[in-house]
Amino acid sequence: MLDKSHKYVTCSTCMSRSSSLLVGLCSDEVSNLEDHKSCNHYKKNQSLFLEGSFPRGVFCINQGKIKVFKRGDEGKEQIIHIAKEGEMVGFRAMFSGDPYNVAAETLEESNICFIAKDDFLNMMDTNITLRNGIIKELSKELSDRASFITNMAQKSVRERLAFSLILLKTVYQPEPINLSREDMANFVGTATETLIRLLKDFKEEGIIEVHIRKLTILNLDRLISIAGK
Amino acid sequence: MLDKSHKYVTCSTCMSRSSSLLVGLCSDEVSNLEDHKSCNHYKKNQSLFLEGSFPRGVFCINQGKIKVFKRGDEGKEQIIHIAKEGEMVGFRAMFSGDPYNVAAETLEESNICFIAKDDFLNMMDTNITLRNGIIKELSKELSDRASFITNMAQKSVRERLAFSLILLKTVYQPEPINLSREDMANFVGTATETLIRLLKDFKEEGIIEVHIRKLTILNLDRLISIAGK
DNA sequence: TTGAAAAAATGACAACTATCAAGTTTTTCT
DNA sequence: AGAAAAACTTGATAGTTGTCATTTTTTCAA
Repeated sequence: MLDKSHKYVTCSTCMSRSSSLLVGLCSDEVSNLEDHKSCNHYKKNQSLFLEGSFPRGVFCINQGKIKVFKRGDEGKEQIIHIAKEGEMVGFRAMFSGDPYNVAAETLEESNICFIAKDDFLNMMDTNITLRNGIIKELSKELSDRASFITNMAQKSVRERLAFSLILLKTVYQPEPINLSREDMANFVGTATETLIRLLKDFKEEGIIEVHIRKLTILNLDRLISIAGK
Repeated sequence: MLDKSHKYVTCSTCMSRSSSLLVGLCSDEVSNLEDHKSCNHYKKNQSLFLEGSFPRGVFCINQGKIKVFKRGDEGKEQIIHIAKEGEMVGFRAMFSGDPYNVAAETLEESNICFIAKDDFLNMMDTNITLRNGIIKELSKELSDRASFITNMAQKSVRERLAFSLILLKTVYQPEPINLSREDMANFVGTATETLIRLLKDFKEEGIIEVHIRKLTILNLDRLISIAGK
């Protein structure tokens, strides 16, 4: 399933880098990066960093999916974002000097490289493209989160589920969505039982199809109309 | 009430700048800024920018309060942030190249300066302190919004109201909180009627005091314990 | 100052959603 | 492979919260 499990990924040949913020590096920078970064294999449900700890660098996802989440008062997770191949995780808190406000954990077996804080900040100082890319990325996420907040406040769980499934489709494609019911509930922002009931409704309405735990969207248009704008 | 109504504010003497991201400018930069920026007086409920429009620059609040909000499907506003003196508004979308995802409107009479996009970006290119300040600010807000999302998903309206009142206190102090019930509901993320009922509860519990529309917090500790962590 | 409009407040009610409890299926580990 | 644990599913129920209708208070401008 994950054929690169034990391979050490080099930045120059990394397919994920070509769709990442690090696409604009020159060959000198790439080779410098290769000298300094490390590369690790993670099993499912392994932690990248914890809420409250201090950032020591940036995680580059070469392969796999990561949930970024925050725990509420009673310990329940709220998933803020699900990151996939090509995305970088954990750089936000590095700039603010504060400890992480969120935690990150693998959702499946993953290959993830690590770039130390100083190396990354140096790169950002010298590479304008990278710097602008980061600023742009931060702004985009800010915008996404404004929408997230509004959806949370104003949409019903059914609408949010439709919305979430559309998002999850883009994260998992071309594979079916493969997420535990609990994680899915924590992404939608509802109780696991409620999520399961609503999935059942969608099944009965012919909108989705589920095999064991893998979920396929059959009628995307319908989902879009349920989700609202 | 607002004695500077018609005065043109100069950056060199602007009290709000001293607590803003622009505090680190050298005197050359300040005088350059003064040559290029404009300064306007806004009445209550005037729009700074609309969702969907393209950013042309940055708004610097010299005096007054601004709500930053997004409209949901049915047109109901969700207030994402309330900005006050010293804060800058509208720079996020400038970096992403996208249209505004949120709108901004004055909550009271305000003095607000405007710095054109190019002037601001030039300043950011040359001034490292400013640039780092912006990146830090973006990261901080990202972190705030992760908490906001989690609160929305997991806290009851009563808890969110307590949480919101604590925030609003810091925005309005030393004045009492002065916000319409509808705006307050749109900040908490609830129906206006529900908000009014919960305010009544807080009044009866001796936690707050209301005169006409102005709200004073009598028992902050209690609010903190209701809001949860 | 006064009347109209907007905002705030109250009541009644329905419904969405969380919680608790119990059963079933799937996964994991030896 | 088989047992134990974890994940998933279903049912029953209660409470929070939104909606609609109506009244009261406040604001604003003629």
